Amino acid sequence: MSELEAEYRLEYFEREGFSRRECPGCGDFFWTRDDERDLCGEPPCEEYSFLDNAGFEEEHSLEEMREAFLSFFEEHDHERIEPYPVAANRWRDDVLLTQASVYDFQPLVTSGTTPPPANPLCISQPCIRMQDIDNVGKTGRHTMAFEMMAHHAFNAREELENPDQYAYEGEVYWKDETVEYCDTFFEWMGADPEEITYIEDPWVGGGNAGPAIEVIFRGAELATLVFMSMEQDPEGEYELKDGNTYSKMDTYVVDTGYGLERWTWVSQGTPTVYEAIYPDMIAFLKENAGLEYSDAENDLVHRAAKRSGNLDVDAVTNVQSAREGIAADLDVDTAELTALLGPLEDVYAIADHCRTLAYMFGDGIVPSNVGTGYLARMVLRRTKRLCDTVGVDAPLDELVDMQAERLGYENRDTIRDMVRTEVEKYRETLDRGGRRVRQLAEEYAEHEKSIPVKELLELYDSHGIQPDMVREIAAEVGASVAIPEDFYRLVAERHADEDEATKTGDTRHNGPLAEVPKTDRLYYDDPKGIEFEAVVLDVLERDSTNGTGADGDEEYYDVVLDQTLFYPEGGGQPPDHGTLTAPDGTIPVTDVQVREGVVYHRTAEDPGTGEIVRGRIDPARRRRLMAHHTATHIAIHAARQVLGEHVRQAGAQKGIDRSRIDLRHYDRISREQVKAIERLANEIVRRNVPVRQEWPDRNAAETEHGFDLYQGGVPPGTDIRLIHVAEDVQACGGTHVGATGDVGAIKVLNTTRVQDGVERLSFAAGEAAIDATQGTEDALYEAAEVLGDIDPAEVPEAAGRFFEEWKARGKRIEGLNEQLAEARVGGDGGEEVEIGETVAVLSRIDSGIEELRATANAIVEEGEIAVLASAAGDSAQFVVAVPEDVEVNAGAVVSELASKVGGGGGGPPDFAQGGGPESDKVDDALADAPDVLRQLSA
RNA sequence: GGGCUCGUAGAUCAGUGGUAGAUCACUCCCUUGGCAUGGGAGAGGCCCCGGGUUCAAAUCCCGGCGAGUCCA
Repeated sequence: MSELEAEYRLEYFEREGFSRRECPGCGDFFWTRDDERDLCGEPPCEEYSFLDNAGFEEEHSLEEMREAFLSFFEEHDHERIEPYPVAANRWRDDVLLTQASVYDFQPLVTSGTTPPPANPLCISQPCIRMQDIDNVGKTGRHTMAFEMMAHHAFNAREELENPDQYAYEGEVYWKDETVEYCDTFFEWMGADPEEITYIEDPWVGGGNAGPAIEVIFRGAELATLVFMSMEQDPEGEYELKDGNTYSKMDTYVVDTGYGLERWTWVSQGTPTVYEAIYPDMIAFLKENAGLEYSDAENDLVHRAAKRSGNLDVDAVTNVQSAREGIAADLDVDTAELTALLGPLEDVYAIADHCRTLAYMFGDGIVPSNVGTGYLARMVLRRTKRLCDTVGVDAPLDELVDMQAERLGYENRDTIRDMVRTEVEKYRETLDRGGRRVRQLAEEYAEHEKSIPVKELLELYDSHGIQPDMVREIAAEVGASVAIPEDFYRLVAERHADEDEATKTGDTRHNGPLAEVPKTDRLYYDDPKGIEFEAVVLDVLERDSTNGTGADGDEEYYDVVLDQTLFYPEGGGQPPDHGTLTAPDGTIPVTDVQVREGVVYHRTAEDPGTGEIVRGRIDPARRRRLMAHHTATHIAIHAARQVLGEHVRQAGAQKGIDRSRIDLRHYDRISREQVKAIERLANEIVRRNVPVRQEWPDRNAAETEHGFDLYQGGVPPGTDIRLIHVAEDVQACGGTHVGATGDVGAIKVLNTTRVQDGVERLSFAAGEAAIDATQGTEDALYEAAEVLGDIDPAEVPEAAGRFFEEWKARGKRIEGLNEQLAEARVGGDGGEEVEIGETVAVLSRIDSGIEELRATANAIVEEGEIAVLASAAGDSAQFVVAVPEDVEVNAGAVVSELASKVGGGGGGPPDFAQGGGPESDKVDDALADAPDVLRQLSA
């Protein structure tokens, strides 16, 4: 079966007397020392055999186990490195959460672009796997949060022509040593080597592949040893299980994974993994929820837990049927077993989810409706529901804090604050949802219909209301509801046609590239320089036909120089503009881009390849950009001081007149906070501290400053550029002023919520700050002038007074209208015509519709029909009102009259209005009114 | 990043193109020794903002702002 059979014939296996066998249960090949062994050892071929029968010499807690692993590998020449955040999107954009230790090194290290922090290294990396969420608590072995202990080695082929192209050289160790380390570690822990099996299980994922080995001990998969060494290649010689062909890579990586929780569990032999890893928290939760068990019940729970662990739950999608199976095995009633196990499973899940939340919030994830923030929100809400179901009444922020404390996070106050805010938001959503469902349910109950699936879908999709909640509330008001089995599939269907709108992407500058050396960039060493000389290495002609014309048919040139002071667009900073002066004349540069280290200057003319040109950048534009860029760093720093250390940049755009930064924060930024940020930022400006740049080794920089360096993304390479602005340090490629005083001033213009959990702070720096301030002042002065040339400081008060007065006048006009209307009825305000037994008053009152209506009402009060017309304004208006017991349809009358002025109208039979554009025909229409009335009353 | 839903009195919400409503809260009066309560009257609305369609827009269309929610 294994295409890579030869890859597994290790010297180590040979030397240690292993033999290769085929498992009669699953057909997999495996290696063992035990001559008697037939089966591979992995469920479902075999059952767990460590429960109540711990597999190692000593019991270990989670912390002890982690320390045992790391110190073992340290003693064996590995360097221990600190774990990365669980929010993997902080250094890569293809995934949201860290799901394995190797994620830390993808893609820059595994591809050989960037050196690893140590080689070889060992680590215990916190991971979160959302896909296991439904199994947590139920199977006894799934956790959403876990630590993957690992030892990694990064190798490059030794026979390469150009070994310099990779950030590491030669082979550290490969398959034999890896298996030996693993084997030795087992022995060191006190495991019986005869019980270990190594199953051949080639690994494929994310375009890479390689041989891999699952390490099984007493029925549990305790480690996976992956030998990442191939990449997808249509010409490749290896065809693997995904049907694609692969070939060997120049770099090859030892990627191992040892589940910390599993190892801890096996060392203790408890019925479930949860009891091994969270004994304190589970005890607390049981107590808090008032769960107590008799000895007999405890015994049953114990036996059931063992069965759950033995089940191959991955294949069992229906928990109910799984439980029936267990109940039958234990010879108890399914319902009884459910009642007994349900609360326990919830408690297990709560403990696990709280750890997940502690990781997420501790690593700076902010709840949101997008990205990792959304995942955190989902987990939090689910956890809250579990707490409510099982009757845990301790506040959620306290539960999360228990885990945060255990995990050693320092930002525990912020974490609690975020959890509290989120719980409150959830409560509001539930309140809102509850009201909505109740109303809907009452409506359907009244008509004795059941709530249709369409409503359920809308309630969930648009309002976040779980179908279960609908059923509960519906039951209260006596409405029926049928929840389809495939509810969530139907939800997915609603979203099915969304993917069509895929983005077109930036097509700029992806024409052919110049084959020249990387451009020497002078602006780092000479940030104030505005003039330079350079040689034109190449000129590429661009137009829309070769895919480079973002601006339609425009033709232009991309000029490549040997060196440049022009800053190309990057890191949210727009490009410099300026000129190139060749012997033939001066050419404006309107855009500057960089690709693969080569800077392209866009011009309208060809300066001529080989010419020496004089470049000059627009100093005013550059000065403003530099001020804004430095101001951005200052603003982020100030925002973190005011709002908290969790604040992180979610995007930024620098500009000439204003810049903006998007900040992750769990609440709206108040006016007071804006002021505090502004004050703090300007304080840094006034201190006039130098802005320093340095190019340290990236791993040294990370060790010293942590991941907060990468506010604007992770740059590749061995050395990275750091910018120090006062106490703030960021990895940054942009241009900066020499000292903070050069920024001049920072003015926050406004804040907007760009997503839930992301606040956009717009601000202006330097000259632009003055411009902006003057702009708002102008607006204020103008308003003061309009309000009667008052003191600008009195604008708010005056505006308030005017507004109140305006409202009062509106009311007064309304009242006067009514009086006027009554007065009109008393006077000889119009022509009176008899229509049957009723009198109709016909009158032209050239005024607003409000007045017409009031008058009509007054006439109707007298028991008469009102037909009122107006030609005030640009159009003709009619109002017709009819007393209650008179058989005339006002709507029909208005419709007829309005048609005579080229319009239309209508309304209820007792009161209608209409009109038309031909206002000069109003009198004619009114003259015809008696006939119309007679006709329509007949 | 995308989809969907919602912005109307202090609060909760009705109002599907034709005179802006209900309930609670609020003010006053009556009932009562007082309270719970009951009866009556009243006040309170740039119907989120800006355009468009229309004789007429809270209502339909477009844009913006604000809020909620689901998915990746």
